[in-house]
Amino acid sequence: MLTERREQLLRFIVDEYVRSAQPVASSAVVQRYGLPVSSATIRNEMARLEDEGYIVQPHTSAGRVPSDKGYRYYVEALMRPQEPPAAVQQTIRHQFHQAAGETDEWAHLAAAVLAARLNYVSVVTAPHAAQTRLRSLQLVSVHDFVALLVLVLQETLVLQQTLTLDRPLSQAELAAVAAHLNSLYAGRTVDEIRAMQMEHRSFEAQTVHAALDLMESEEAESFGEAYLEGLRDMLLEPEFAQGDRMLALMDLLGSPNLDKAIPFARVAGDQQVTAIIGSEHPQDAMQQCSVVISPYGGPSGLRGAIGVVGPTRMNYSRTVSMVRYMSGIMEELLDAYFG
Amino acid sequence: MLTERREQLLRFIVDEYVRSAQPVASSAVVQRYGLPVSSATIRNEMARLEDEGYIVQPHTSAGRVPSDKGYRYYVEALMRPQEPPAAVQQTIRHQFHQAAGETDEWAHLAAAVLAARLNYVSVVTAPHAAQTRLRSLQLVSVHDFVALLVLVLQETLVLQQTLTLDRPLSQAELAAVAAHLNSLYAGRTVDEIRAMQMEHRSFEAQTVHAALDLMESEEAESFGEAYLEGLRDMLLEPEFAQGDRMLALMDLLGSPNLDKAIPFARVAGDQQVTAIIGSEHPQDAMQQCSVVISPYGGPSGLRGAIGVVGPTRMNYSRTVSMVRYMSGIMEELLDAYFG
DNA sequence: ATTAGCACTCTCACCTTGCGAGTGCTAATT
DNA sequence: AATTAGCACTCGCAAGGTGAGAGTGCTAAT
Repeated sequence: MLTERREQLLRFIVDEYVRSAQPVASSAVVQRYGLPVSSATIRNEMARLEDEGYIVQPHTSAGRVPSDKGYRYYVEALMRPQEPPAAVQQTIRHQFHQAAGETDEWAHLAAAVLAARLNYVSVVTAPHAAQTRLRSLQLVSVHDFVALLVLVLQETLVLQQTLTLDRPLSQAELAAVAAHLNSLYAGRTVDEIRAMQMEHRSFEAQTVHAALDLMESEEAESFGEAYLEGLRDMLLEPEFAQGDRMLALMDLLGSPNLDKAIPFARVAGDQQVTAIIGSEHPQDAMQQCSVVISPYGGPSGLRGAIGVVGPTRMNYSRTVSMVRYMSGIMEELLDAYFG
Repeated sequence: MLTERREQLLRFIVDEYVRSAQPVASSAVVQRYGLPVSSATIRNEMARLEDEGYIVQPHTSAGRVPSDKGYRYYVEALMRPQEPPAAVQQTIRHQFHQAAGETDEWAHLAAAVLAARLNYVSVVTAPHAAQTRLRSLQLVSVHDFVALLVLVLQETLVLQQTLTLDRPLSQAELAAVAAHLNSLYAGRTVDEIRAMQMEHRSFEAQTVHAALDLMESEEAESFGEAYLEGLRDMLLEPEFAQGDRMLALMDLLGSPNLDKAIPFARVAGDQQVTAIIGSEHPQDAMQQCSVVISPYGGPSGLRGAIGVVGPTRMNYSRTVSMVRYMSGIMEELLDAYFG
């Protein structure tokens, strides 16, 4: 455990370094925070903090910088995240008031708001259900040998796929097939539909097969569409000035690798906001970054995640409180529309 | 006009600079291309080319680099783009064979293929019609006071929007409304529907209004969904090593500004592949870049554009031929599915 | 336990210098 | 008139040197 004074000191160092991006000197602490001790005392205390691994010196004659362990201690014990000010909450709620109904829009908007408020990269995955339920399907004739299958799922999700036909079918015939299949399967899950083991003729069979495939591949996704915002602003932070750092990060944030950068799975269980700091991250490219992430969930099994990626030198307090707040907003919206 | 020999020399300089990204020295030209003249002769010719503005010297004791005027001359008069080799065509066609029917998928795939082959940024806009035609609409109950409106347009395009209801409506009631509206409006354009001036009751009116809004905002777009690929690889080119260059470019390629970077409009008319070289571009951030762009079009007014953004030091011949080829592929696909 | 004082270390910006690359010009050659 | 050998010249760049400034750790005094 740290003494009271060392805790204070660590807090100062973190706050100051987050603010200035410069190593923090002993004299700077004394001056800026008007302490009733001399810089030599601070130096002694800093030496102790360094022994215990909470701060490091980039080189002999530089100030101190928090280590990942220091940030971790700060996050666990020192910071006091507080709700965003009422005015900010007001503004944000107002922004969400516009975009009614489209879950993907919510996620997009949440990502945009987070990025704009924090100037870090934000990622928000749209609500996604582990199990989907068919609400209705529709078949639309595109031309003689091509039809469009539109699937509406319980979760306001619309999937589509074109079907190539063996023989020409009129819109009326297609509608009849759709009506028949709807009467059988509307409101059911993939498993339930499979369990019914209905026999179908050629085109009906094709349709059912395609529909089940679409639903299954939707369920197979471990999270919904991910919206990423704020890449540009974060690349202005000094730690990403070198080109290769940026590239490594961009690779990782590209959609195919996104869950490596932001382990949605790791936080699926509990409802807490979690921070992953620098070297705690398995990925090499993320050693200079921290991730603050929170799951959110609503009725009917809809779940998603809200994450922020920034430099380890991020404002954890502000970030955690914003992520927590946005996660609350998403849950409210889901409740209001599906509850 | 340039003499035969100066043309040759310009060609060499462009080719060599594209290859090496280093200013081309007189001796390098002689050596690499085994000319029967001395470097002094080349120097004299280079001086003339420089007088006329086709090449420039980055500094006194450096080799020569093509100017934008030089690239322009190269593109107009010197390069001979040829079709991609049969093996490549084979591979590409095979890739497209998988993704049947989804026009957005085609565009996405085309962008990916271009980026992978050229290592520049590619942008492909999905086919988009200036005038849309309703194929059918469907109303699906989400719960008592919320319904989902799904619009299928002629162009295999599916739009959706949630509607908030004044009073609860059952799925059966919604279906009846949808059937009625389909019988009236299926196959018609926005203008035709407006011209009919039908009177509707409250919820029908709401639905028609929402549908027309959706169709109109779709038509108001000047191009379809844009797929952008290959940003990462292009940022490896030496001209983008400085961080701020990258940022300026990323800003411009972000969706809200995309048509500033790539003037889709400018090439809407003719069917040619067009190059916009460095300073020919109005945008400051694009002065170091060239754009190769081609429109493509299909039946029923579907149009889109294929573009590549690279450094002015790009391989114009290879780029033009690939863009031309991909544009052909897109037209073929459109013909096959909508022709 | 705190602190004044001081020597020490390290970085950074700046300058100098020498080298290599490549040119332009001149005078000789074909 | 076109070509070319030869050479002086310019410029960028990397390597090495230097001084100032920042900030520390240590020691000895309080």
